[in-house]
Amino acid sequence: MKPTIPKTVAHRLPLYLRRLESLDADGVETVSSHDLARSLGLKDAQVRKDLAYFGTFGRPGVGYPVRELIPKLRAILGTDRTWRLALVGFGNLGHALVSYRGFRRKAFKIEAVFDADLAKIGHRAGDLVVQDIADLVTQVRRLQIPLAILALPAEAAQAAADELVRAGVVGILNFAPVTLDVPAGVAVINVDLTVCLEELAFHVRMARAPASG
Amino acid sequence: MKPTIPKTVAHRLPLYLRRLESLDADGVETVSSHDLARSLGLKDAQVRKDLAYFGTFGRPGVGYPVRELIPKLRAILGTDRTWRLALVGFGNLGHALVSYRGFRRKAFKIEAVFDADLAKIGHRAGDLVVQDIADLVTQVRRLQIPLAILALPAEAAQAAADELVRAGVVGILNFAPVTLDVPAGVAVINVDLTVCLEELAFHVRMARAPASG
DNA sequence: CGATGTGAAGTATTTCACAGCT
DNA sequence: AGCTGTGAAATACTTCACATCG
Repeated sequence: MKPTIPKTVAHRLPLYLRRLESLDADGVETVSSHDLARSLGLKDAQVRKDLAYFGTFGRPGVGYPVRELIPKLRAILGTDRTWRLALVGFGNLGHALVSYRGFRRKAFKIEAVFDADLAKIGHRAGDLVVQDIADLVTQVRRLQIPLAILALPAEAAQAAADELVRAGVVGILNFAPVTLDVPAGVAVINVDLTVCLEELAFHVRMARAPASG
Repeated sequence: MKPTIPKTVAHRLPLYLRRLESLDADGVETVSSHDLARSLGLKDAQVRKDLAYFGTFGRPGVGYPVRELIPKLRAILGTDRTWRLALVGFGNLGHALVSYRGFRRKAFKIEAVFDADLAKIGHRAGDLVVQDIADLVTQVRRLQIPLAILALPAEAAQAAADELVRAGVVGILNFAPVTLDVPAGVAVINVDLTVCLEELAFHVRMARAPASG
């Protein structure tokens, strides 16, 4: 009944949600797979197929009901509840993340901040206080925090990831420029800014010299 | 002779480079596709095939020469020269990006910073000064800046992207939570922190309830 | 021998195209 | 008439497996 869901849909579902929320804010009541696809640079059949993995949401001849589909997508993504986060690393990026207003609809909330730098421990981070990374395991376990954002230098990242796993974290958003080694059952999403820029440079270079090496 | 390069290798090449640089720093002289793959969670044949799109770099029975492969990968990615960047948006994230030390080997260098907020214009951003976004087109065109980082709120992002394109920018790293509409020939890499967290939540949810909806 | 480079085989994902609902 | 949901076809990507080289 459920064919296995392609890994790529996990990335597109949030884009559908983002676009639907924008359409809803503009008062749009219904959207066709064709229009939704075009606004995201996709093909209509892909949108229909992606959504169809999870249920029947559209009406032939009409399209998808924007307002109704939003909570359904949230439920699919698991963002119909609040996910508490631990932030590990309070450098420039960590600082920006604490103040980031974009964690949509409060589905994500940073509940603890850690750093190894003694100069930072005890300082305010939004309405939190930066804690010693040595207390990470106890604190994260005590608060039962399920997700973490890792914003540490490369050298410190794997050790911190190990501790997060020991503390019971099941998902890590990793900004450190290393590939983390974690046990099966722990999800990792990697965001390396340099990797992104290198990828961009590569695409630009390809666009200008498609054939040569 | 050149079969078309899968889109996915554009993402893996920077990971190979990152790992090779780390191995080089540790004094490792040679690495096999098997070891390189395992450290990145890939299969050995994939590493070999990816690299083989661009040349013959390995030696049978030995592996890949770490020190020699690094500059070759840089040339492939186009990071054997410095890419100048414009940063558009000097909020929390923009601030972090200016101070980010991870733009490897200085292949990426922010050369101009823009914001629409009058309160920010004229302030120091690293060793630069925040300029009025109204001057974006003239300044970016004058300095011939090829790449941009867009770190603006969703509402302002498309308009800024249009101006960047008008100014001659050919690649955009987009942190704004919208899908940009740009002409063919302009590359875009998207990084939406909320999308990343939603993707993470989805994976965690799947891992715990693989079959149900 | 151990490890590469690579056709061929195997999967996964996307796109087509159309029956059927509104 | 317009648009969904979906098998079937097409394409893209990954993995296998092996001849070949150092």
